[in-house]
Amino acid sequence: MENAKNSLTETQKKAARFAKAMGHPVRMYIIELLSKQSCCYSGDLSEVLPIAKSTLSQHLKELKNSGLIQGEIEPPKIKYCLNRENWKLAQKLFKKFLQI
Amino acid sequence: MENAKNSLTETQKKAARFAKAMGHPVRMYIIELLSKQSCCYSGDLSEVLPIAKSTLSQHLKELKNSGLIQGEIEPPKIKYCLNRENWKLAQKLFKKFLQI
DNA sequence: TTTATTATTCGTAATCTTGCGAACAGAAAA
DNA sequence: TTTTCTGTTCGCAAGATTACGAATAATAAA
Repeated sequence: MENAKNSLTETQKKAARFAKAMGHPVRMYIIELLSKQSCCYSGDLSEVLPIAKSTLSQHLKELKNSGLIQGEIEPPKIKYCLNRENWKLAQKLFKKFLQI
Repeated sequence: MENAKNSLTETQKKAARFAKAMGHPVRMYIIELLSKQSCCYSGDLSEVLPIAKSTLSQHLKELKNSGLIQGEIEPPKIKYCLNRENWKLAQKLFKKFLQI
């Protein structure tokens, strides 16, 4: 007999993962910026955001772990961009869940 | 002199608040359900979701606090629906941030 | 080689989240 | 009145998140 409580789909889990990553004002700021200007550096963000650099790094890491962004080493800086593939997936999933 | 670090807009904060509320598979499930069938009861969810009733109540409370859903007393049950006004706002904000 | 630049990771603390079962509350039914 | 039904709130524990400054790493510049 199947357990009746296998209700949560992978799609819901994936969408929730993206939503969680966007669930902080700083990370929403970064996401919005990257959706507009293609890439940025941690230093650019640090100048503008009211948090310590180490905290910013943690938020960038969180966004990387969710798959929404990626970092490319460009010594001595790191260039951050949206992960285009996952970005498209996020758009698709949010369209679905928000019925946009 | 203005502090240069007033970078986080109310819009970003509001969008992050909605995203955070959707940032759990169970809550995403509820949101998806309500976007399709207009309303539901806690008991309906409890039969399907693999969590304790008290935990479900907490998730419903979280969604209520975010403004995405609302509960209407219909003794002895409580009928949950999307909060249409905030739902529209969420759609608008996610369109903006995800460039959908 | 030494110094400067950029950004991460480490260590720590405070707070928030998620989960459960038990206890409780309100209304309806017996 | 007592019981039943539905769902919340309480109390607690484990773990995740957010934040900071200090220490570290990697490369470029002097």
